[in-house]
Amino acid sequence: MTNSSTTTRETKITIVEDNDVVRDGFALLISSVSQHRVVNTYESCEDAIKNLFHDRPEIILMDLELPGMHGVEGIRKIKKMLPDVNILVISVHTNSELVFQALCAGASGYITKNAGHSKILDAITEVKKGGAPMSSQIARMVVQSFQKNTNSPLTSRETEVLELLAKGKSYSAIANDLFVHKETIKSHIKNIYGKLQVNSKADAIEKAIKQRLI
Amino acid sequence: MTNSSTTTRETKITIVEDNDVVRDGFALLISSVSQHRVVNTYESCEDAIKNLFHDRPEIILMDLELPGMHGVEGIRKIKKMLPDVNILVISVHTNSELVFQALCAGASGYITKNAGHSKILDAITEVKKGGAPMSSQIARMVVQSFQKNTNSPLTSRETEVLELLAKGKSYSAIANDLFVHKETIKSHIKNIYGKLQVNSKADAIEKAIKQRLI
DNA sequence: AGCTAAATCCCCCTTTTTGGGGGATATAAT
DNA sequence: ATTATATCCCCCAAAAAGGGGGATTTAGCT
Repeated sequence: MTNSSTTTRETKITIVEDNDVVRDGFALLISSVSQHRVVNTYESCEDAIKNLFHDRPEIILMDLELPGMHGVEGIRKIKKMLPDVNILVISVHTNSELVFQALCAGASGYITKNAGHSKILDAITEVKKGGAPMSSQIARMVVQSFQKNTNSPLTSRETEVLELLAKGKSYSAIANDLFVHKETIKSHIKNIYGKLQVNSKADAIEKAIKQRLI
Repeated sequence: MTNSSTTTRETKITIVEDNDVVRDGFALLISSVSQHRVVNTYESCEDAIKNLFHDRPEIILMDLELPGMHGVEGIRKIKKMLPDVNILVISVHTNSELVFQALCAGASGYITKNAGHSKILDAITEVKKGGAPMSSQIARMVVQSFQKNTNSPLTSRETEVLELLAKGKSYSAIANDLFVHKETIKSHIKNIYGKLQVNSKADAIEKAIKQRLI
């Protein structure tokens, strides 16, 4: 078939999902929209990667728990090969570690599997127009990851100092940045270590990040 | 009026927006939904904060460009006073710096002002059920902030080393973590500095973060 | 087979940084 | 009046960082 240049082109989609029923269900659902075309479906990342340059999908629906290569690793590999592909994770997991790993690996969205059919179609539309569809719970986790602990034991100045320390700066560099004497910074850091009950930079940074103080 | 305990309670909402027309428009729009109640509207953060404990809103719609206190600072102050309030930013700005500042300050969502009325009502519903509604562009920015540069000049080992260095660890601590000799780490770091054209830890970390290598 | 990139380890050296100890002072908030 | 916060000062020893010069091994590619 030949389309004129003004005709809206179909969006090529592949699916990576090991459960046959779920996979076929997704394929059927997506194919019901005329603008979408499911060019292939796979049971594993390995298979999807084999045909990646042949399929050249614009969107990939992907499960994370897969036989063989884990989905997160699959995302990493696929994005390396086709940097512009939009990978939409469809997973049962709302475990924060996994969610962030998937996003860091290059996912463009994350939908929980309990989402209805319409949510999945909405997500495809959303990702096509440059968005990053996420289920409520996921979006909230992502946004919260930006937010600091409101009950920090540290003063604002101490927090400021710790932030600069976490950027790898030396006491003297921090002093320069804050227009105070190096000894002042030393003093702040002593207090920070006391409050966090640590006695080294690395421990302080680790604890501060874990407690979202910085 | 008295509601029985089983009746769905109204959601109390306040609005902080300096433009009279926009503010009244929002108020009218939101009041059209029976489950929502606009308890007050304000032209500035200062005014909103004055009545915060009296209003006790569950959701605040907030503009960022405001006379007096800036919206970001307002978010910070309000969240300190009422940590459980959900602040929904409604702003024309899609400037990444401002978006992240607002989210870091404690916003639960970020909708661009060109969004239609239904999008705003949807966002309120979404935030009520624990989500973090964001306009497409914003969500994409947020998700991209998790993703690293795919064309890093560093090898994976070097990246690994730099990540640990950025956590404030010493050469020997890194060597311990990676089960190699301290001199190996030194060697990697020399190479990293060469590739990034820097000659100190702080510069390397700064450059690596700016280029999203870590 | 030859080349290259990557990762590993070794020595030299000096300067800087860190962490722990002991303080003091001024200001602002409660 | 007391406390918290921020500022600055000294001493000291150990650790770390940075720069210079190497070497070896492995894996991948041509």
